Amino acid sequence: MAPKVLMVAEKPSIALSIASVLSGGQMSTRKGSTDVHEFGGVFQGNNVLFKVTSVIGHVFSVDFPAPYQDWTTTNPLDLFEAPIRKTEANPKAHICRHLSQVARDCAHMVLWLDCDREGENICFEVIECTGFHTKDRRVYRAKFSSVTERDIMKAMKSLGEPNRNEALAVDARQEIDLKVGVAFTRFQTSYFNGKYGNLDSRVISYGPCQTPTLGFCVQRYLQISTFKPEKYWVLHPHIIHKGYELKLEWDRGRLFDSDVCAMFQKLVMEDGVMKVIGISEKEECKGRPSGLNTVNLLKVASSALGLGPSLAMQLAERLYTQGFISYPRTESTAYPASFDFRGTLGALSRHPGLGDFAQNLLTGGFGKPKSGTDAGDHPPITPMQSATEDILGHDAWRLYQYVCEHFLGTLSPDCKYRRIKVSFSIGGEIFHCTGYQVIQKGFTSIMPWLAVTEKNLPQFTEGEKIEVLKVDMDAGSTLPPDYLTESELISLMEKHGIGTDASIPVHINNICERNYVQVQGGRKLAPTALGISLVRGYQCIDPDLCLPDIRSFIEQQIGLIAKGQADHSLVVRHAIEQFKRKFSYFVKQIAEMDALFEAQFSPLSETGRMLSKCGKCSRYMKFIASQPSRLYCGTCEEVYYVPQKGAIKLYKELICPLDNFELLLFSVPGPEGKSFPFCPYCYNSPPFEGIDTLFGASKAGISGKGAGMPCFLCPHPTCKHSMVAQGVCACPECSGTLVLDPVSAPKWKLHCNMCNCLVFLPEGAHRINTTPEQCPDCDSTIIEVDFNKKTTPLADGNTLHRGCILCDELLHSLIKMKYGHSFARRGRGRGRGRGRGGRRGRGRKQEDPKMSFRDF
DNA sequence: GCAAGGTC
Repeated sequence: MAPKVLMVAEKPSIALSIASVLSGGQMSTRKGSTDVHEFGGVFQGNNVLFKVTSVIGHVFSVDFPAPYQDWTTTNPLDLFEAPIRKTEANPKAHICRHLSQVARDCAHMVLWLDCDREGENICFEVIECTGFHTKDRRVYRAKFSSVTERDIMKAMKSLGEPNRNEALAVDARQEIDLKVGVAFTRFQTSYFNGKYGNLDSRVISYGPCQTPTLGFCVQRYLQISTFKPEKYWVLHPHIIHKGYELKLEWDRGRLFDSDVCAMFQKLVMEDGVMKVIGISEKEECKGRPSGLNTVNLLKVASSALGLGPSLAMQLAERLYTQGFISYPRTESTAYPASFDFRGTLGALSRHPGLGDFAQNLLTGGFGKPKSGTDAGDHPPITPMQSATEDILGHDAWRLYQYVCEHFLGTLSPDCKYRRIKVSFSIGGEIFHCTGYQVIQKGFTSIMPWLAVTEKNLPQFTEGEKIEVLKVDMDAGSTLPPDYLTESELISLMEKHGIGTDASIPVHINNICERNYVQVQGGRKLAPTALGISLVRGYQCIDPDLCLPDIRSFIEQQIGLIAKGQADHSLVVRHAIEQFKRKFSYFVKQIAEMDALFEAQFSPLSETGRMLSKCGKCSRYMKFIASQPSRLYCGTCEEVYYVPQKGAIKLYKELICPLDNFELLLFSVPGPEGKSFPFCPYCYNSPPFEGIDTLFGASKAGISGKGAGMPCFLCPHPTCKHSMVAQGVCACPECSGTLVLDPVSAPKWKLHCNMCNCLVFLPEGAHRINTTPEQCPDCDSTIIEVDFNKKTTPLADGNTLHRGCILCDELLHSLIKMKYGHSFARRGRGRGRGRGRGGRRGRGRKQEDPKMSFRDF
């Protein structure tokens, strides 16, 4: 049998392109975590079977081991020395398993990851997963600058080896970013959220990219707030010449002394006659754009289309996967030599609005685009096919339109215009006026917002004398700059190397979501009191922390590793040591930042309203509604987080039997909302070991301390609010349990404690409750329904009915299911509780055919 | 509940 060669690309689309080129389209494709394309071919003179597959970006990401995940027991300072481990970046995709399976029978491997540092790092992740460590199975690295037939073939002929130093540089960056970011974030969050009640952000985060990003916004804010306006005066003579009334500009510009300006005005008025002293005419050129890269797309999206970077990227991503535009994440503005301009123009000639323009370029000929820069990643962003607004939807359409217009602009001529400047002398002062005549619109006819505005001037001749109509002395005042626009921020980030094309939108999103800045009209970024206090605090304690240099420092350090000039572990140790020192100093000086917070925010003790009793001291605790909502016990000085994004109220003054805290009720409004009781103490410190790993509490719609334990996850055997008591039957969709929502009357429902499966019970019942009994057939909890007298379905006007919702025909006929669809498909082998140390709820016997939910 | 970087 022919030996097999495995090829791995960074994303499925590249794997497909490579396989298509190398197989000439003759390949078979099978599904897996990612597709695997197979075909025969020749590799190093031998007949082989090629298998081409891909990862989906990084396979692994770094994190701290479990003991360091606990905020309360880990000192952030210890994180700098903590070990780190790699976990699968996307566990559900099972990429590692996929790679190991595909690689099993392969003799060689060729790595087609993107040709940048991250790609080099992913190479070694792939080697790790495939077990291609041994010398007898060789690993090759393909170096390609575009996914074109020519480049792919060229790369195949000059295979090299993956560069370990470049990969190690990325490992170093990951470790430094993780340790620095997490240590500062945990410290700040615990310190400030444990002290103030109205900070309005769940996390007071720090990061070497997000914080300098915020720094830019606050810097501009500080310029504005310290700005002192100055009065100025300026002279504007008016003349009428050959029927044109013209307002002339003063060569002196603005004067900051009104007396001096008035003196000049007097001089000019006394003279009264302008003499034309010079006429210059110059042909000028406004250059057509070069190819569109991500950063420029994001800037235009924000400044001209009003679409934020995050949304713009989502739209672009969708346009890309639907085949309307090319890959939207690229730094390059230069088209590859092989770019098929005619093909793209041909596709665009069917475009409803731009088709004629494209057609004209095709038939009338088009120029060579500007050279631009080739970052060696992907070609510039271009349209791939024609579309209509109906297909794309409004915002995606506007973004797509811009991509089309920009593309057509790059193939159009430059804009040429004539600039005419006429200078005048009067009373010893020089004034001028400027006219513009467009000679050739060029690309501005397809990008009209960049057009040169024409301004006609009458004919002047040198030496000509013209009477002055009037001389205005206009007063004005210097203006502060405006808030930083998103577009300006993107430019600054790019200039200082903060983030990448893919991560810039994420960082901007972060500082908005954490409530450090707010986006105003015109997509201007106004820092909040929180954002300002943070940056001013850093500026007091250690200005480096919010300057872009912090990123450059890391980049420079890991650059040494990439170039093989320094040892990975020495560099990491050195950088971590430096940051650890900065961290210790920051902690020591936190009072300086705190002074700024004290002036802006209210302490916990003054915030919130009394809500429920603490189980430790029996005093009332305060509920702080602002994000992150939490309870504060003033006596114990303890903070208890509660589920977020819903209403919190006292639950019938019931008490948790485990710790004596009063139970609270969390509810999300709406017909599909759910409500559930929880104990503040259990929610923050689940008393049963492993509860946070067993159940995806976050998936159950509880954010905040995602690992919390509401009563519906509690295995308490006798408490009537626990899952054991309120659980009705196994979830048909997942391994969770359907629990009764105790306050859902009159639209009674069950909801799953793990997924979003909902089951609506008979409507309009007075009362529905669980009973301690179980169904003899299926082990589900028997429920008791007290129907409404008027609408009861029972004979003789009876209202009380007990039964199993699965086996009792009446009850079963009255229930409806939502968000459950795949029960017929799924095996039922994972009834909750089995093999997990005891029963955690009610369920049905596996072999019973009635257990199927397919009748729902 | 944390970073930044890939990609979906």
